[in-house]
Amino acid sequence: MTTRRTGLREQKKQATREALRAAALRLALERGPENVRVDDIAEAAGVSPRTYNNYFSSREQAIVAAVTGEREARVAEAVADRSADDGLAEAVIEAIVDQYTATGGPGRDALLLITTRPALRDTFVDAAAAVENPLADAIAERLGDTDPNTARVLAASVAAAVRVALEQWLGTTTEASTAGGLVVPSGSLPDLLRAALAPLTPALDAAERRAREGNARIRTAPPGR
Amino acid sequence: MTTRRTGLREQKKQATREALRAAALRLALERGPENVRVDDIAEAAGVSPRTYNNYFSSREQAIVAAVTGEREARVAEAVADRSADDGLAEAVIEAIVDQYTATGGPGRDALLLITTRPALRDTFVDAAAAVENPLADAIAERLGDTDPNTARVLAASVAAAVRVALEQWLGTTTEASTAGGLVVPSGSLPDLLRAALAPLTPALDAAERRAREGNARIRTAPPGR
DNA sequence: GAAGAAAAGTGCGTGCACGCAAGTTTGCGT
DNA sequence: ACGCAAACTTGCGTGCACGCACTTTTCTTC
Repeated sequence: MTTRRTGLREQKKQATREALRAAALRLALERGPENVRVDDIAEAAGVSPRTYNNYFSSREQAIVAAVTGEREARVAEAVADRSADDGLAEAVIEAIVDQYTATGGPGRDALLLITTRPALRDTFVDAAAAVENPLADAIAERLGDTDPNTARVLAASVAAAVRVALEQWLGTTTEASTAGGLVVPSGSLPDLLRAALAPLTPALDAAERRAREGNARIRTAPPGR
Repeated sequence: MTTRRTGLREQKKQATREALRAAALRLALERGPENVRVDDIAEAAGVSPRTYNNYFSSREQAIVAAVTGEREARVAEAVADRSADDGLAEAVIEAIVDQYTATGGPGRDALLLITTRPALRDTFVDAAAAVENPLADAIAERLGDTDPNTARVLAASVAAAVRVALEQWLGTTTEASTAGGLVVPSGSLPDLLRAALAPLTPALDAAERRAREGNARIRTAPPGR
């Protein structure tokens, strides 16, 4: 009942997905992303080109996925784990910071490659949006079943904040970098993430408080009046 | 100093952009979006196909843009106008609701068309992201120059909330519609928008309060300690 | 364990996005 | 007024995303 739908099917699927990721990253590092055609990736992974984009809907996705991995799921998991002890805001922030600082292991040079080419930067930033659904589930569970929409909105906001932090980190301010005045050049990613997420703390905490009151009112006693 | 960079140039640009929008919408309504090729739109607007996607990067964008118009800019403007009287959260929410309820005039049937075809629905929802930049500027101005990042994050969160509301409105819950249990089928768009934006109220108000304190501390008197 | 259903992989064709390198229009300086 | 520079447009070529129909593989059921 874990995650497998039928067993061998899912296994093979993940295998080819992983093969495509690996092949895409390897070829991109060898020749540079510009000189990698979809057919090459497919051939290197031993599948048809048509199969390739049954898995990825853009060439960049495959390369970026090799680095981002299953980060989204791990963020949600981390939130669920922390959920008992401290506040929702803190749990979410720390979970995200943890998962984004643990990026290093496999590909330092891969990250360099991604941050260099604009196309890859963009899809790397967009990949952050993938946390929304798992995170929404995690938050919803923590808030109880009261209003799942709040959880969705909060998760979406968190994802948006992460995107902003990544854009700043990569200097993709969309022409604003020279406009106003002094902007901190880069800063460390963890700091940027915390700074971007900080403004959402009131919303997260307020939602948690409302949820607690709502649950308490339901579970323990009817309202005073 | 208004918006024109050089005068005649910009004028012509907006003209062809508008021509493309109109042509795209008209053809889509006549034949259905499936039977409209990019070449047709370009021809109808009297420009080269290549020029067409100097303006729009996907066929759907042109059609959707004919309906969404310049909504983003108007939202930002509305926020700026309201900014004096009431709270930031209220100003933002009302500005958005206003602009999204004022959609009706030109194309009732166009909206029907958009909400029907999945591809158009998606780009319609994505179009909401365009409010982020103008809204960020508007919020930043209202918060004073303290930390423009907060403004960006808040604007991005608002955009995300709007997206969630639109997804719900269109029933694009990504397979979740049948999962949990009873979900409100549609509801009125204004209500959905307010509901989606409500969880962000604490964050908006907190940012405004912080900004006021910060500005007061700077403008009137040095801090007590 | 064999037949049938479901799902993943494949080949093909079509329309499209976009880089590049012209050609053409607009605006500005003198 | 004239010519130069920048902006916009255009044609062309290349890869690519994706729908569709079909084959192959895996799962289920009797």
